[in-house]
Amino acid sequence: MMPIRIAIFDDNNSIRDSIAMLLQTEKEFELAGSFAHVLDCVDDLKTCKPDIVLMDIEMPGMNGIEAVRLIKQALPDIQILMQTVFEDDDRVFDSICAGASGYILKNQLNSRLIHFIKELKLGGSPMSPSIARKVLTKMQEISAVLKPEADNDYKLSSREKDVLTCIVNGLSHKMIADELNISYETVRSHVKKIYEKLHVVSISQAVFKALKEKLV
Amino acid sequence: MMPIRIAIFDDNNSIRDSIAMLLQTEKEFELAGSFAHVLDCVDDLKTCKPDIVLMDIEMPGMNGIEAVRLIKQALPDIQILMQTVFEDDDRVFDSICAGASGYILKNQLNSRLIHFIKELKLGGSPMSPSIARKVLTKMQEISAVLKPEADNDYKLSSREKDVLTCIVNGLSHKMIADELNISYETVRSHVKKIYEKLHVVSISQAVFKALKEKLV
DNA sequence: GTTTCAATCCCCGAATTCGGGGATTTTTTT
DNA sequence: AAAAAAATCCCCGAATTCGGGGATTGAAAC
Repeated sequence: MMPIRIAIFDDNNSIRDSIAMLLQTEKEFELAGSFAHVLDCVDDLKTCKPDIVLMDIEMPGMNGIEAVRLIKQALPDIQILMQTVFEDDDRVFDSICAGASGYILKNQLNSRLIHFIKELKLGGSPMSPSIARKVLTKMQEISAVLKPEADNDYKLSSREKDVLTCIVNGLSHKMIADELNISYETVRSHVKKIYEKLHVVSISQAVFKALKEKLV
Repeated sequence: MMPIRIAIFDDNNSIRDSIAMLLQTEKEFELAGSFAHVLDCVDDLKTCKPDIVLMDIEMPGMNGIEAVRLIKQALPDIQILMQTVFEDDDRVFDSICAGASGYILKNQLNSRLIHFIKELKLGGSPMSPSIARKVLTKMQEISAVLKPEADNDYKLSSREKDVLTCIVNGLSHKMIADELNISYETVRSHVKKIYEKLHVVSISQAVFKALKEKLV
């Protein structure tokens, strides 16, 4: 059976060493490389040809997330497992979007790392429980803003929608009057009605609401 | 210690029974209810008050995904663990977007179900490995189509971004001055600089541009 | 057949926004 | 040390927006 070749990026020497030792306890694992920084990561990986990369985030020179991006661009078949102490939303999602296939926290890993690597190799995406929850929550948020947005009905008349569209596009009342061939005062009337219906009191609020709730 | 109360929705009687039996082997678990369909799920759950719901997808009358939506609307604190044989993308993502906090496949569950339920209760999101991979891949896809509007750099200073954010949120200059604890005239100065940098001449255009190009 | 509503137009006065100056202080860059 | 940029504050005058009235017409709803 082909061994699973693994490369490590972590600026902490003792962590790298202890991971290397841990990997040695599994005979199907093979340490392909161990690096303290990611400045030459693509070249490093082209040379050592691993199946899987363990990537820390905080490193001198370039951070691990940017490295993930570069690696997946150059070598898309390599699976990358983030392995870090950070669990703030930004770093988690940036890592995933950059192309990581798993994200585990460093604290409770030791015994489980072997299991996580195997899971990754089998097509899974190992994540620490709190990370997995963040990911699902994020997906729900995304779908909520991306999806329907049809429950709002402010009962704008068609003319009012015309006017609102012009407002959103940045036209002044005077320009709207010209655009729609009506008088300035008519535009004013429509605008007043729109504000009333949308429960806003200014152009900026109207534009924000119109865009946020896809009224135009 | 408070027991973990669990309700089961599955149209297959023998599966419900064997899950119930499995749960009994853990003394911290308590079966709150067991139902063959979801037609009255919200009422059922209001009565039996579980912490966690195990939800099958294929059921007579209403499917499990729609039930998840209703349950999360009415009882948002209940955590729902999908437990099904389906792993097609649509059902997986629909379930998650409907509000499920975990998604496990029925085949290899028996021994692990107890572990998954505990993980869910502790704030994790248990997923079968293949499901977790699908979720991450989906997130990467979404970010890929959502992203590529970052080529714009109007070089707004951080204070200008503060002001722009306030503007987008519908605050008047006077309110912004108050919010940021600076004088009205300072707000004016920032606004002028913002307009110059964004190449706009009015609030509406600024809000539109800020939202469209995700500057805030 | 009256009422309701959308669409059009008008006036006044107050508040807000905008453009075009200028100035000082602090921080950052060079 | 000098230059550039960021952040703060001020004034004037003009343009625009806003709130609160009102009015007319025509079409749709009751």
